[in-house]
Amino acid sequence: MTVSAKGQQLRADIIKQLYYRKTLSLTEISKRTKKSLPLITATVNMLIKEQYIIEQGLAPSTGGRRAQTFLLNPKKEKYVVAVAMDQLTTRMVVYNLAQEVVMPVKNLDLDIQDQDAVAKLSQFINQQIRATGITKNQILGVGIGMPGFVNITEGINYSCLKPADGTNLRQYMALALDLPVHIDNDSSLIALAELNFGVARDQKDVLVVNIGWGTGLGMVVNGSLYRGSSGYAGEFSHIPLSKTSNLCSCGKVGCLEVDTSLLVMVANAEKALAEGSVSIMSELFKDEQKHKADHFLDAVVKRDPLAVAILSDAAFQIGKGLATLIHIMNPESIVLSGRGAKAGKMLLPAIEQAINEFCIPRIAEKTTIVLSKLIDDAELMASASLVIEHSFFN
Amino acid sequence: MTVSAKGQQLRADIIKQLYYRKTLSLTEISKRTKKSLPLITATVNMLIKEQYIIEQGLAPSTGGRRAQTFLLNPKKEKYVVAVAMDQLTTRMVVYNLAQEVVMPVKNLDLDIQDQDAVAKLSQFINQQIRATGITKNQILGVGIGMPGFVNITEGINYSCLKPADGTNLRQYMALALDLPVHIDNDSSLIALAELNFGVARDQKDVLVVNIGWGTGLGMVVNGSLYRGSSGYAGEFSHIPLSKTSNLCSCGKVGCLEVDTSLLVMVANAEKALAEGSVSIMSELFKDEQKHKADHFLDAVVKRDPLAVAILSDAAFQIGKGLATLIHIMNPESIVLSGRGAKAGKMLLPAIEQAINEFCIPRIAEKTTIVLSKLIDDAELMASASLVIEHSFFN
DNA sequence: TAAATCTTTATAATTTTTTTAAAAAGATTT
DNA sequence: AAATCTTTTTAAAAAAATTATAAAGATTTA
Repeated sequence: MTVSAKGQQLRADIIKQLYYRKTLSLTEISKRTKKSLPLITATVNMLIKEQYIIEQGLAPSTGGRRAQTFLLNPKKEKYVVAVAMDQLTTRMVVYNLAQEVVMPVKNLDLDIQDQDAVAKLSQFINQQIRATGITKNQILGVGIGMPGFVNITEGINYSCLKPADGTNLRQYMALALDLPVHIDNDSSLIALAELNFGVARDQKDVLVVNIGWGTGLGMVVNGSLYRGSSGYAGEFSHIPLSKTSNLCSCGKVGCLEVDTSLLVMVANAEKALAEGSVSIMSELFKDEQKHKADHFLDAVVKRDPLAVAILSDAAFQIGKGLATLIHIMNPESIVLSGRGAKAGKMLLPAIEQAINEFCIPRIAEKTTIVLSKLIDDAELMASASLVIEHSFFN
Repeated sequence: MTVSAKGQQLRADIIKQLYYRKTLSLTEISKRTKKSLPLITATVNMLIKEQYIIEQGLAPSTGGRRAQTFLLNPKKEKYVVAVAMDQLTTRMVVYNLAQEVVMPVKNLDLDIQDQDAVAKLSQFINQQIRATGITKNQILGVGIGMPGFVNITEGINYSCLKPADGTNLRQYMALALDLPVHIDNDSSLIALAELNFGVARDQKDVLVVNIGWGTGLGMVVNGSLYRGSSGYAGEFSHIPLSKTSNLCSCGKVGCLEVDTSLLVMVANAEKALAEGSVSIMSELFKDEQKHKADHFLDAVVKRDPLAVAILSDAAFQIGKGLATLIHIMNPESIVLSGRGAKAGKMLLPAIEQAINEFCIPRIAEKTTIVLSKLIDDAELMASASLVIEHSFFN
């Protein structure tokens, strides 16, 4: 069944469109891929024969003949491994083509700075895959999201996760897992998730803020993720904005990060508690099963006054940074996502106040601030789509 | 000679490519327009018959058969009117298709805030066109660059140049001139000029700083100008960065503009002179034929210590702003352009110092700061290309 | 210096794809 | 319930892109 390179491309494009939109009619696929209907019809029929695609039934009436709709076959035994790493915890999921969870989230406590982190990671992934009973040739690939300066084409993370043997990270993992591996920066992935599956869907110019250990940023420009000339665009957390003279982990002073990182918020909370402030956090922090940052976020959700006050201070600083971004990028919307977005509506007032204070009204009024609905799922969903984007399906 | 809409599009695309690149072979046109060689060959032959294109001779050898090259016919009697406005002066040029100056630069002293500015402008343009003897049907259109918030699709400038009758600016001008009119923001045009004709040519991610009465910014992202979701992207001069508490014209405090505008530099110079500083500017300022800003720049070029010191202070602040932009955008290069770029190399040390101080080295080292070679021509060239971009050539 | 080889451009033939037209299916209106 | 209107689906025609071939010119080699 030899198909031309161009035909291969179209097959993959159709599968990608269905992966992102779930169900589509032939006309919709034609519009999205910018290919003619006869060509789409023929290619979809071929994919149905191969069981990649199944018929879903008729679309709701729009006045005329109802369209047949199609979706990816959840029973096609092709799977995607999605991994999302942060500084201390790594999560892993296996999805099918219909984006259904085939193996629920598994956690691994893994310090990303650990010398053996790469070895432990590959071991963990292999072990979990084996436990599912899925064979390697049924797996399209492994997508891994991680903090740090990631070169996605070379497959290198310049900040951490360097294999002991000096090879590049992706090659090492691909060899260890015997699977195609794709890596990307966590904030970039979260932005992709919001763009393809979240509240930023179908928008053209969006900024996605990843509130977490640091404050990451993914920029959607003209409908696609902007990475900059050498892949380092969106280094939001190290712009010079802080009034404090605290030293940042990057070696400079005045970085936004020193006021807005979740770790700083936790540190501020502990300091206040030590100075005698009353808060439910003093109880919560005793449970060492969960990270203090999560306890802090829980306290915020429960409207604990101290936690809310500390969060508001950080949010105001984030808002000040966003004011600069709004002037530069003039986005349609800004999405608050990442672990810190669990604080939800508690974040908004301080951010909006800062934007009103530091933005030219004419510009600010064009941008809406919205909360992510994906939160924890964002990075995993995007890790999976990373694999779909790079697969050929043949 | 009825040609399909698609054929029309291709004809225009070929002319645009030749307008930007001057001379191209059929193969090069084919690659740039992403159309097949047979189609390009046929269309170019048609354009030669219509005298839009002429043969230029053979390209230099690259090892095999030498390619025939083509260029736009300078004798084809089609012309473009280019207008560049700033706060106080308006300049106008007429070009032919080969971008040769057919009518040299004419100046008009025009306060952009003047109630009758629009009427005076249209009168001036009409008068100059009449003086050339070129008929209106030989003119493809008029491109006008101007400061302010410009909505290019609606043809409105929200900041100034509002027609007295309440109609929109472009419609008013088009009616008054009986010609197609296209308007754009001055900083956006300067960025387009650097991208298409200047030092940013063929680069994908570039920031172009327009140093002038204000500090404008045009952003080239993925090889094309980025305007943001509502056209306001690049509002560089009003990001909150200044340590002074001077009130900005926008009504806020702390804007970058209050430290970096040419007007502020002149004011600083005058203040220093009044306080007894010695400088050649005290002599230069007596000549009221030229604006003080130009005298100031002349003094800088002549290495006048006071002028250089004042410029360096402003340049450092610009550099601090650029440090933020580099973190966010990770551009391949930053082009210093606009009237203030006449100060040339005098600007660089302070800007580079600020970038080194406020940027993460890994990111900063990927960006080079370059000086514009177009300076005064930039805006006029881009105003003309605005017309070319919107013409159909039939 | 001339023949042979190698590159690259230019033209022709084939295949692919798109566009246009026609038919079929289904909803809405009279 | 028939007629009209929409929209999808299939078929035929037109356009464009590939591929193959030929021509032109430069470079190498004898």
